[in-house]
Amino acid sequence: MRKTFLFMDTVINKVDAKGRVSLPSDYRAIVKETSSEIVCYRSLTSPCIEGCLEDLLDKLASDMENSLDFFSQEQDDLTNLVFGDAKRYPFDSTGRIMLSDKLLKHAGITDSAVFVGKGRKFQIWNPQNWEKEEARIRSEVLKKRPSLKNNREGE
Amino acid sequence: MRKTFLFMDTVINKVDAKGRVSLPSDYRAIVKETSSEIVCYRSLTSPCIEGCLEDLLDKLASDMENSLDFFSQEQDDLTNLVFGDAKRYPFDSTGRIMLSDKLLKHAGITDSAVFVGKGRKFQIWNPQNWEKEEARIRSEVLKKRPSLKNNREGE
DNA sequence: TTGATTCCCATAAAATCCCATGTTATACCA
DNA sequence: TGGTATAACATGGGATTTTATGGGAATCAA
Repeated sequence: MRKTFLFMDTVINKVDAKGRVSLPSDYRAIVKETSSEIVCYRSLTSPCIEGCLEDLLDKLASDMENSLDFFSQEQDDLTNLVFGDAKRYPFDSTGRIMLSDKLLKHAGITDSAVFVGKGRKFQIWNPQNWEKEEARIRSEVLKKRPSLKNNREGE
Repeated sequence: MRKTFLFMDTVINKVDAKGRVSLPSDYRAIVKETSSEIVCYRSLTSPCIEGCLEDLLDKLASDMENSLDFFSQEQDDLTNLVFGDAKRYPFDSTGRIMLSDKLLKHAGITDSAVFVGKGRKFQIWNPQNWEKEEARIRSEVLKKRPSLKNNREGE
């Protein structure tokens, strides 16, 4: 798997009447190294879509094979859910993918979508939901790292 | 990751009407070893922009993969925070990058920017803010090490 | 046929490239 | 050592390309 290619940044794109969304060009550039499609599935923990290169799921499958006790039964079940739900989404010459109703419904996405980089993965959110989620994460992180909070006082 | 290259020195450059800034040539020389882009993100602790090579974040991504579970909440939060905010900034043949509005706003940068070396990373500040920050850092250091202060008296 | 998906083209905005210029730093020579 | 030629750099502006997005025609499936 390529190492120096990470999904980054947060970009908002429109979902048109046909259900098409432009994949951010940075994301496309990563994918194009190997193919012209990404893999998406419903997040198990959040109301959002997750996406990645097929490579990543392949790595996950290998990890499961090679270290049986590395994953708990619970996580074993979770991976089953992921593989059962995942699907390839090719993008056309203009860089758009067409997300399924199942995914859009799960994320509550209608007319616009936010792409959030996560390194080897990325997520697609309903803009309002992402706004709330981002606020939650920031407060969560500050809670766990009070030293950070202190440094910011006075800004 | 290359070890013998560090971001150093403090240089001030103009930000033009299009939002372009010249990356200090010393910094470019470091990056050019491998690519022609840097990664920038909002500092978590200060009103400034932080920059580094993508290698550094890639290492972080790998560390997270190996130390945390694939599906853990903690990994989700951290990756969202870090990679959701970071972005690649390629520089053109004249060595300029175009910083996003989000970054410029966070650092309060309008028409000029100060690059401050920090070893593996560097920071970009609004000149006035950096002046204050540098003064704060110096007084902080003197407070904690009175012996230094005594030695320097008379200079 | 009907509904949906894919392909292709058009357009406006934004990002990028390229050339020109003044300035600073470096190299060279007397 | 001083002074000049040369190269490297920062910066401005215009031209070109990329990107996101809309809409229509062609293709496919039920």
